[in-house]
This record gives sequence, structure tokens and C-alpha cells, in this order.
Amino acid sequence: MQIKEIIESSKRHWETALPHLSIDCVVFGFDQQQLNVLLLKLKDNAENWILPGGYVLKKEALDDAARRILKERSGADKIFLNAFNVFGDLNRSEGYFTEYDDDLWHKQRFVTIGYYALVDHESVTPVIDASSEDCRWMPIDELPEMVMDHKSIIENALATLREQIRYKPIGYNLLPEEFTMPELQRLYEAVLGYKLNRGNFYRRIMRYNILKKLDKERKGGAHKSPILYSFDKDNYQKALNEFSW
Amino acid sequence: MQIKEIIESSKRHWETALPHLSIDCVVFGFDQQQLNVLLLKLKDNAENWILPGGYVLKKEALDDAARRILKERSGADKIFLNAFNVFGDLNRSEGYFTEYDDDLWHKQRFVTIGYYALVDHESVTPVIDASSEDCRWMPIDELPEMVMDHKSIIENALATLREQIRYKPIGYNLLPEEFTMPELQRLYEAVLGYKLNRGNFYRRIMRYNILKKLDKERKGGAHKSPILYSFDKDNYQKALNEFSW
DNA sequence: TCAAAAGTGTTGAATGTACACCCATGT
DNA sequence: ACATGGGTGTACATTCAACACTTTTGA
Repeated sequence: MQIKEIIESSKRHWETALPHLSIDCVVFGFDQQQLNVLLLKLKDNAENWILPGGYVLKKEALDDAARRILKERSGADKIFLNAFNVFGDLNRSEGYFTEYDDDLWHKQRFVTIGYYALVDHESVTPVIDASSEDCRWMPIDELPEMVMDHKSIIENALATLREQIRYKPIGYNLLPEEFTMPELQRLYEAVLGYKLNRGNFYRRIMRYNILKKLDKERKGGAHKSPILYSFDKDNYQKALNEFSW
Repeated sequence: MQIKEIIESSKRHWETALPHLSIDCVVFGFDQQQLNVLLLKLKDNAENWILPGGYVLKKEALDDAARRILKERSGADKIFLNAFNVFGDLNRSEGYFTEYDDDLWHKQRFVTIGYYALVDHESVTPVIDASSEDCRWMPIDELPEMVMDHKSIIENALATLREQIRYKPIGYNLLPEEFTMPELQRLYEAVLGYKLNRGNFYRRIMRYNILKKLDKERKGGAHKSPILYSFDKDNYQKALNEFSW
């Protein structure tokens, strides 16, 4: 980002957004192989990547802000969003923009709200916004160097996701509308980081009664066409609200 | 609180604290019978109670702010503190202070960080601070009318606590240094809201290896003197960090 | 002597884990 | 034919829940 652009956006932010408060989104996506996180690279920051983040408008609910930021900065839409933690240490954003004037928006002390989002990898086309040079999926086990405390924010989000998957269904937002049993299992394995037994996984999922078996199969693969499933939205929602699985 | 006092504190806050950001603490305490929450009643608000809350100083870490606020407003010290959620809806603090000027600190739109705290009931003497008329423990199942969304913040905190107790040890901060097995069990029952089987509870707790049996008993009771225990701090900490119980 | 506390035993149900079998089917 | 997927059976271990028995001990 050019200096001029930074100054411009600084003025705009002071007018429209709540100061000292930011939102950072950890966007998880699944590409049938591994779990990925959506990261940006800023124009002025040659080496380090950042989380898609932004600010809360003065008349905007926090959750709406997270949704908007995600849409603007990455193109991701209609997603599962959840505030998972707050990062408010003093030194977390120190040492950045030191060469600028003190009234620069970005030089403030920020308390950031960490949101994690689950999106369907297929339905998201990473959008490179005005201030970014790159926007892409990165596998969670090969994260690049990141700015500030962003790497630990991701780790914190992943830990939260792994806890949640133990007692809440996950998948509705990470998979396409229709998917196969092996795909769902690979998703669980990617999140948890270890292999699951196929038969047991099948029974466990079926027991929760959140799947609808469709009357079609995925054609074109090398072997037997796997049956397609979709989530039963009502039961899925019920399972989300109970904390019993 | 008198109008003059409000205006005074408003000026002070604008100078020292981060705007638009507040902290509310849900302080749980256990009195050997039931689970309580520490609540304040403001001088100017005849009927409604509020959570002990406050603001984040410009050069103060979020967690430190929560600790300070708790100390100042309730006298509670050395406690277990944990940010459990953020409340950032637009209408959550609307409709208050409408009769005041717009530059009144308290009339801002606030995003509040919810902290929950676990304290030893014995070691806390509720302190009535300058702006409060009352400060006292209230049982969680008989909460009074509360201001804004404070009641739902408490419910959210309790739900978090009930989830945590399933896989993390709880008690170190809610009980005195030395306690008996029935006391610990009553705490668990108070948090969960239902009775537990004594023998099974005993074995479960012992299995986690977080208790030290002391060589003394609690004298003076009507019947057999129960054995005193204390927590093994190292193992307790280890159990806190694993998420496996 | 009575009631509470401490500790242990037992039993059946439920759940989790590992493995294996059978069938279907697309190339 | 063969590799993959779908579905089920089974056997073992672990865990949980309910209950009961014993011993200790303070007033």
C-alpha cells in the first residue's frame, strides 16, 4: 500500500469506524485434502501474511461487521461465523507503523475480536482487495510467516474448532451442498489431524441423524460411485444447539 | 449517582479509557450451598442490578483491566478470570442515558467483553464503591431484574462454566485452600444444577489426581470429621491445559 | 447409638475401538 | 479383476450409573 493510500484510508476510518477495535477472521476452508486458512498479503509488507481483518462501523453490529469484512476482503459469503476470543494485550500491535504520525489510524492500540469462519472451499473465490497484493488458501500445517500475533490467533482458532467438533456437528459450511461420506470423513480427519475408522465414523454420523441420503451418486470417479448426501438443516440446527454430542 | 458525579466521571473516562469498549464481569462464588453471582446496584437506578463492569485504560492490557475492575468494584482479588464472549449488538445499550447530552461517556455505543471469574466466597468481602448503593451475592437461580442485556450475559457465562466443568477441573478458585470431599461435590452439584452420586464422584475426582489428602480433618461438625483436601497445583494446572476430561 | 463421611465392590448399560465381512459397482 | 464405497456384525475394553456394603468417628 502506498503512503498516500494509507493516509487516505486513515482519515476515512476515523470518521466511520469505532477506534481501538478491530476484527480478525480466521477463515477455514476444506479442499478435499486438507484444512486451509484464507490469508492476505499486503502490498507494503513484502514477506508477512495477515488475516483478513477490518473495523467495526459506528452503527454496525459486531457480527455484521465480521460478515462484511469477510465479504469485502476475501469474497467469502454466507458462512458460519463465530467470535471465539479477544486479543487485548498491550504489545500485540506495537512496533508497526512506527514511522508514521501518531494520528494515523493504524497506529492506534487495537483490541481485536477473533472470529472463525467455516466456508465451502468451492464457493469462495479469493478476492484481492485494494490494499492487498495476494489472497489465497494456505494449509494449516504449513503456515507462512505472519504479522503480529496472527499466527497465534490462528492456532487459537484451530484449537477452538477442534474442541467444537467433539460435541457439535461441523461440515455444513465447509462442504458443498452435496457431498459423499468419504468426503465428510476426510474433513473430520483434516480438522482433527488424525485418521478415523470408516465403519465407526459412518455409524456415528448416521446416529446424529443430520444427513439426508440423496437418490443419486457422484459419477465419474475411478471406482464405485459414492452416494451423495446433504445435511438435514433442521436436525443439523438442533444438534448445534444441544451440546450433547 | 448524582448528575454532577456522572458528568465528572464522564470527563475522566474520555481522558483515560478506550472509548466504545467496556468489560463486564460475571463473578461466580460458592457459599457451600449454592452458586452465586456478585451484583451491584447503582445509586441512581432504584430497581435494576448490574454486573461489575468498567473500562479499559489506554495503556492497560485487557486482562489487567478485568482484574482491576473486579478489584475496585467488588473487592475480589486473586481470581480465575476468563474472557468468554463479546457482546456487540447495536441495541444492547440503547435507551439508557437518553436524557443526557450526546457527549456523555456512558451514552456511547459499547462493545462489551464478558469475563467470568471464579472466586472463593470466603475470601471476598463485597465492597460498595463510590457509584454503587449495594454490592452483594445473588443466587443464580433467583436473579433480580437486571439492566440492559446483563441477565443474558450471566446466562451465557453460566452455560460456558457448565461446559468447562465437563472437561476441565473447577474448584481451585471457588473453594477455600482446604476443603472436604462433600464440599467439592456440593460445588459441582451447584454448578451443574443436579445431584451427583457420591461414590462415583469420589472415584472420578480421585482419578484425575488433582487432590492432595491432608493429614487433618475438619473438627466441630455434628458427625464424623471429614478429611481435608487441597488441590495439587501442578497436576491441577496440567489438567487445565489438557482438554481430555 | 446415630448420622455423616470415606472408601470400595459390584453389576448392567452404554459407548468406543478395532477389525472384518459381504455386497455393489465403475473402469 | 480390483479398488473403492456402503453397510453391518462382532468382540473387547472402557466408562458410566445406580446401589450397596463396610468401617470410622464425633457428639
